[in-house]
Amino acid sequence: MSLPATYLDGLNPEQRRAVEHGVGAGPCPPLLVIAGAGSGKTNTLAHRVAHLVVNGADPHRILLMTFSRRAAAEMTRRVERIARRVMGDGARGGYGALSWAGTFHGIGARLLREHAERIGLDPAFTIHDREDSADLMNLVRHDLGFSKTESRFPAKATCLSIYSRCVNAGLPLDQVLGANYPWCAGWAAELKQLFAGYVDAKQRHNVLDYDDLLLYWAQTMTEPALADEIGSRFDHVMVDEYQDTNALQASILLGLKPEGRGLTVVGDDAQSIYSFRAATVRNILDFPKAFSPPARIVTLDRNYRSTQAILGAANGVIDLAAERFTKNLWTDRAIGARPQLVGVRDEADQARYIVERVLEHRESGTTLKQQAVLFRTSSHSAPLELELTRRNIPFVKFGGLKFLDAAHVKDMLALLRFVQNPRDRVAGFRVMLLIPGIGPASAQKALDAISAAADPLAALANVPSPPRAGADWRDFIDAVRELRDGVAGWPAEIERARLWYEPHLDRIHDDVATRRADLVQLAQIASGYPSRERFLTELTLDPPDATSDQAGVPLLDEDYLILSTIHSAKGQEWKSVFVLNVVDGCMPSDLGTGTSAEIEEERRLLYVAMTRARDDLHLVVPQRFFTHGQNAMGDRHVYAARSRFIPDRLLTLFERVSWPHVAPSTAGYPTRQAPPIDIGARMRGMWR
DNA sequence: AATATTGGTATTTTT
DNA sequence: TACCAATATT
Repeated sequence: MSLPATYLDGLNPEQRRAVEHGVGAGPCPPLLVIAGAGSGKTNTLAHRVAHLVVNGADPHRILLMTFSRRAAAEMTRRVERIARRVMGDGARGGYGALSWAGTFHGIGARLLREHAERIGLDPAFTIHDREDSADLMNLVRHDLGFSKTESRFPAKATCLSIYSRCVNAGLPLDQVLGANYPWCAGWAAELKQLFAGYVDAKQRHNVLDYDDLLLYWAQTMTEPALADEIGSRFDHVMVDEYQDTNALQASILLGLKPEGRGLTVVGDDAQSIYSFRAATVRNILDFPKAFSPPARIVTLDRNYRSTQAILGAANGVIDLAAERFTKNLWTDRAIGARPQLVGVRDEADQARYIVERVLEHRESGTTLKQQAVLFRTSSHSAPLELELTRRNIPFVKFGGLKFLDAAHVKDMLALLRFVQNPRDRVAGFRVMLLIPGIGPASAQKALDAISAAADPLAALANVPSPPRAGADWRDFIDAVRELRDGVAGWPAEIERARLWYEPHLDRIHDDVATRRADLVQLAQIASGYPSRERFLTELTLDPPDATSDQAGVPLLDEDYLILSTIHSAKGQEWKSVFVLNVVDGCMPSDLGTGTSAEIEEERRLLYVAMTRARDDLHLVVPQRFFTHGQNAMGDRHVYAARSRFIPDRLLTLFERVSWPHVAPSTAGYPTRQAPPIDIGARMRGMWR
């Protein structure tokens, strides 16, 4: 049936080309959509999905992979809305029911659990988050005796990063060490041994880490029978933010659709900011020629979001990039005010400036929710958070510390995970250490005793109580048994877990009140999931990502200011945007400024931040910048210069102000005077 | 064997 | 500064 597609009327010609590509004309050839910031990418992709469904595609056979769970939910919502509008409410129930929308990791977990037996995996596997993985890595490192080497062995987190990069980039250890971890190159042999032990331990414990979700999936796709089976479940496979996928993810995609039939990927190489996770723009650049005939390319370069002045400044910044693949965006929105480049004295003034402006905006009708403050590193918002709290301005922060990182939350989850998968040694170990009188040695012994048993939890009942644990040990056994038998059912059993845990919580911590409140919140979150397994899986893959001030997460209808890392701000937009610390050393960060590739990524990061703004953009440049005290003897602050990404020749694109307004004699930028520690010179030296 | 203390060190971004 | 790991103490 060919409907008069009036619902496509709102799209521009390029968007429409992307939406209609290959629809209703037999096998659908591969499509690459290069979609610049604010070019209506999400809208276009949602229309494409809806258009496919309206024209007879089965929504249960569409696989949609996005970068975050939030993006997947948003996409699903939009598709449903369009489809409902076109097809009416009652017609053929179930359309718009995109049952396969999620992140690569989430979809991977689901497919692996479904096909577990076929690939020799116990379907009760639990998933380790990054910290759990690091703990396990540490355990193995200890077992191998690497913790007491002459010169110090790389830290557990470093080992994990190296391992992760090898896996995600699909590169051999030596190459990764040479390129990304040269200071660890001397440990190649030990690391190889460590990684072998780590993989072995994961398999014994029946756990998968984040990388395994992709790795096992990719491996599964190399098995022709399974690849065919899984690939043919889907008529269409769509991937959003393709510039931020890595080699492993690309190989999964090719495994699913070797000919490219029904494949659509969307992305923008100018917004690639995840290479630290082994993402590579090669994926998006090489996509067309991975197929024959090559994939069709549609470019969306009309920006609907920002004023001309803002877009012009953002274009100016990205124009200086060493390598460009896409052309500049254009808009026919009003010119608007130039973005402000605001000089302030220090971070405290920076916070005060933002609070003042934010309140001003609210007075003139811009709600807090329409404003956002973005920063490179989570900790950079600390002074601002302080000021906001002092002035009673509610805010929600995205990125950085997570709810799940709190020790007491992890304790509860460890208990539940141990019950779910008693072979998960990291979880078991953590829980047992909570019991007074039980230390590493007793916990090891107990875990050893049950690991070999066919039914480990039953075996636990027969483990003799460690000498000093006494009644506390019996309480633990009872709790575990009741949880395993599931007498209470889900989510009621989380109350049983709390019953066991809270006495320990009280004993261990002083600030019990807030922690108890977190546990209540955890129970609330738990009630949203149908089972313990789903709860645990989805919570590790999609942790609640917002933390707010002590008042707890504000209600949804309340107004609050958005604080976010630039990474977490991807894909979003606000009427007003403030960017903190647009200073060399922060942007680019002076940590990862080794290679020019890393610097280029920092430049794109600033570009992403700037292109989030619709009408109003402030880049704040504090002249005195506090360091985290790595030089304990030296000054606590350094004089910083404006980010190198905004050199003098771009200044005409901005309006320069200093705040608070000062007398001309002291105004201006004291960047030319000899600073105590000349970070700027160090940076300039690295550049070129 | 468990816990308290001290000393040293690394320090982003996230599924 | 915070967190981690080795060391001293109960």
